[in-house]
Amino acid sequence: MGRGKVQMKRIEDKTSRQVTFSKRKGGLMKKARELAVLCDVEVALMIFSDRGRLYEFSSAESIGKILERYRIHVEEEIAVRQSAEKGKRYDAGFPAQLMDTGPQQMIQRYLEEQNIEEKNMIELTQLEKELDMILRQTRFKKTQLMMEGLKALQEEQQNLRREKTQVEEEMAAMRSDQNANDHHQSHALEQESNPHANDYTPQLQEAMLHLF
Amino acid sequence: MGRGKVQMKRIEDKTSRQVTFSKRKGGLMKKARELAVLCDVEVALMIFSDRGRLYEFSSAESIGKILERYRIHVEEEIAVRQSAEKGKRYDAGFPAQLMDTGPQQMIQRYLEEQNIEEKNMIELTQLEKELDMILRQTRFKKTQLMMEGLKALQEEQQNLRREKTQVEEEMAAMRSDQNANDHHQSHALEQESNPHANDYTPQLQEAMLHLF
DNA sequence: ACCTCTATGTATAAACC
DNA sequence: TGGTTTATACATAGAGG
Repeated sequence: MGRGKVQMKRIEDKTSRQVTFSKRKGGLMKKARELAVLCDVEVALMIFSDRGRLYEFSSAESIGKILERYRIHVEEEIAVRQSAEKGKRYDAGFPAQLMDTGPQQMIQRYLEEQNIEEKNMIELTQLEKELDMILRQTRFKKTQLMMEGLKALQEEQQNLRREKTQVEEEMAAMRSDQNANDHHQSHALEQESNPHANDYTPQLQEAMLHLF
Repeated sequence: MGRGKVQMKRIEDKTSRQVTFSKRKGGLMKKARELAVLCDVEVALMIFSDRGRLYEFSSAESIGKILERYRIHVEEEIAVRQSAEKGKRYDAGFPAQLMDTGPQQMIQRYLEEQNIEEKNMIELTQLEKELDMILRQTRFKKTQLMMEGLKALQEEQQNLRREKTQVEEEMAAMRSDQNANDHHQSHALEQESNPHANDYTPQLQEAMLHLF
């Protein structure tokens, strides 16, 4: 476009590169907006100029929302791919993985026959149900896993507390045994590191249960 | 461009909207690529079709890098704004978008007007979108919450370990001080309650990161 | 639904200010 | 550096297969 045909390579002249950048940036933004409006889709565009300045366009109120959506999208894909390719390790030393094979197979099949467009209403409804089921299962497993992790952590913490108390008692006994003898540095350590720590996790757990 | 001038509003005819989408998506991608190459800048473009499919272009090897860069950029801006304003509390590192009042209000409204039966297709689709958005946000928040909880637990646990070690050392010192004097019940307690405990939580965290 | 064709609207390179 | 002009390349709407 313009007087001359353009080579698809970096413009070496700094000035005209800058000029072109400015012009084309505007054009791109405009077209992005048009696509979003005309076709009623979400579009996000971000451009970092070589001097680090950011230019962005987003059809949603905040580009953050689209990024969030993107993040989730990608994460879901990664999750699917990971569980699809032979439950990659992340089980090592883990509470019973509850990983039955059913869902993966379904997802696999689903991903393979990607021609969703060609399904009819009934088939789509069926597919929707299946996917919904898988999603529920996945979410449930995730929650379960996290809960187990939290519980394990809590138990270990209780053990630690118990042991600590024991040691302290032992020490106290020792001290009173020799109390007339000499007096060491008896600076306390009596204070709990966090007095509400015991309450924290149950609260968290409960809150999370109510979240879903 | 084309036979007729185009109105800047949603194309109502579904077929031509779809066709336009396909054409313009290609054009936009091409122009994004051109901008990136010609002007030697980083460009990221993502498009969500109304059926949830994602189309993306990125000049960097991974769009993730650009997202990372974007995140940092935004965080810096927020930091700047925070120190500029009266530290409005964006909840440290949390995307501000999740903090809007929207979801609860929407759910409230939704629950109040329960006569779903009387909604038409368009309204229902809109509702579906909104609910989907809320669901995503909720899931994200839940994960975040759990991660924070785990982190807190881990930190506390480290504190406990540290304190325990301290007490034990103190005790050892005491013991050697009076060693000729008398011998108490010096049964060990030396064994770690769980030798792999230190490794456990990082593993858990990592696993969970991969889960989503 | 997808390709081709083509008339026409747009974007923009280069030139000038 | 930034706006205006102009010639030209490009993108694409609409039609037809």
